[in-house]
Amino acid sequence: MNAQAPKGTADMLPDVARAWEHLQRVAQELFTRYGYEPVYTPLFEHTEVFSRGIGEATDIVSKEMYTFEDKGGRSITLRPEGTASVVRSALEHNLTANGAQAKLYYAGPMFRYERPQKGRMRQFWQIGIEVLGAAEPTADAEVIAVLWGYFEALGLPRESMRLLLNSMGDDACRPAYRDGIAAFIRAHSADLCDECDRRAATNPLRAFDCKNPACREVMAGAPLLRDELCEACASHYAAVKTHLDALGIPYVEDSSLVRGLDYYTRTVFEIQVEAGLGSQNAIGGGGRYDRLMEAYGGPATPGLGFALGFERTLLALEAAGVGIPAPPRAEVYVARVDDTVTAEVFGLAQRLREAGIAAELDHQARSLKSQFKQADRLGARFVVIVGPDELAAGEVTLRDMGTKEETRVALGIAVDAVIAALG
RNA sequence: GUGGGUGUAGCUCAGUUGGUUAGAGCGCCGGACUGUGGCUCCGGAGGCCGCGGGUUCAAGUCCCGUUACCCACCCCA
Repeated sequence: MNAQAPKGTADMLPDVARAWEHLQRVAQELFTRYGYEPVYTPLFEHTEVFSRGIGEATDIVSKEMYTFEDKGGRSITLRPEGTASVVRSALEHNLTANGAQAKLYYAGPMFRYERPQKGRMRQFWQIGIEVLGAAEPTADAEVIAVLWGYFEALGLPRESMRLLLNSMGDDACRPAYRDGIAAFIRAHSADLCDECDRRAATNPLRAFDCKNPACREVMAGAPLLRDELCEACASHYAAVKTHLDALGIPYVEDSSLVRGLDYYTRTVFEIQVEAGLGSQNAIGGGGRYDRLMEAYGGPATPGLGFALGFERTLLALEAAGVGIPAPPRAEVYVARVDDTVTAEVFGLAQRLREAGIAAELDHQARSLKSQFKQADRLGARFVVIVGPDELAAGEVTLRDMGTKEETRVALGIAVDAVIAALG
């Protein structure tokens, strides 16, 4: 058989898995401090959850989903992102009934059928938070502060991060602007690439994203939504910026920041890093989605959140020279001089473990010398040597691997001696 | 979906104009006064040279195909 993991997936071996757990631990600690609670939603949903939530015309829905029919004839899709599921779940369980607010966070794998490249996998992990029921601009600033604070908490220098901010307007001002851009594109179609030309009909705002230099030049002359926001959106956007300023979080307004998911309204943001990511330089992003709950047939409920990618965050940390803490695999190694003392060695290791100490021993009948090498490799600060000589006196030898100092202690109090030695 | 690059020991890579038993470093295992680590020295194990065809007296080296990975476009976290 083929022992390779499927294209776009990767095994997370201990070093990476440890980093994964670290990312989740830091998230848990920080998000909890901001009042967010954990939520786990299914890894797959009815396809409709994504097609209606994210938008039929988006790339994600139109060509990147893992969709299949289950044995009951239902159309099922592996989740390509987290927000749609969380909002669906909040609606199902009435988490925002009677004006209640829900603050949730999640972490787990997402699935998109794309060509893999640096920082882009078919199964990739995201951590995200969602606030449902909060319309005030302080919520926008809080969500952005959590994202920013998370990367800082991991040790990413703030100079290496760039926060992009924009407003996409709402139902009151976006449609008119959208039509205006479509008209603008049609008027300049001769100077734009075919793709952008087509965008006039499908998703005109995406033309701002085009990397084609000619298109960029043309679009630079297009009217900005920022200048055509309705009064409510304009004041909301201004308030968000004021709150960010107060928090001392630096941001860059970028009118070309247009999220590719249909559900976004008003505030959108993204954090990019320059080093380590290749062309996939966004490590986290999100925005407000005030109409999403309604799209599912629920009551009008404002909402917003962000998602960040594990793989990319790790690449960014690596590029910034930030290490992932790796605790020693063993604090104490119990060495066996010969096989007459096996029972005592195994018993002592077990008692150390029960006392809360990371203890390791040999299971391969290795020589004493190689047991020491192993102890060294595992980072053990002490080695307890158990041999016939010691046992004859009812004792064991405790060796400090740093100072090479050896002391004899009674077998009966060996655990206490180790605890005392470890301090 | 489109384009470019690369596939040789566990890892990172060498392999000369095709020529005999395919190499190095790191890692791993063992040894250097028969119960002791990190340094040094010595030794050892480990390779369908991605896979399948072809050219040739001879292919890791050339040609074709295929597959996997990487990178970019695109899109997004």
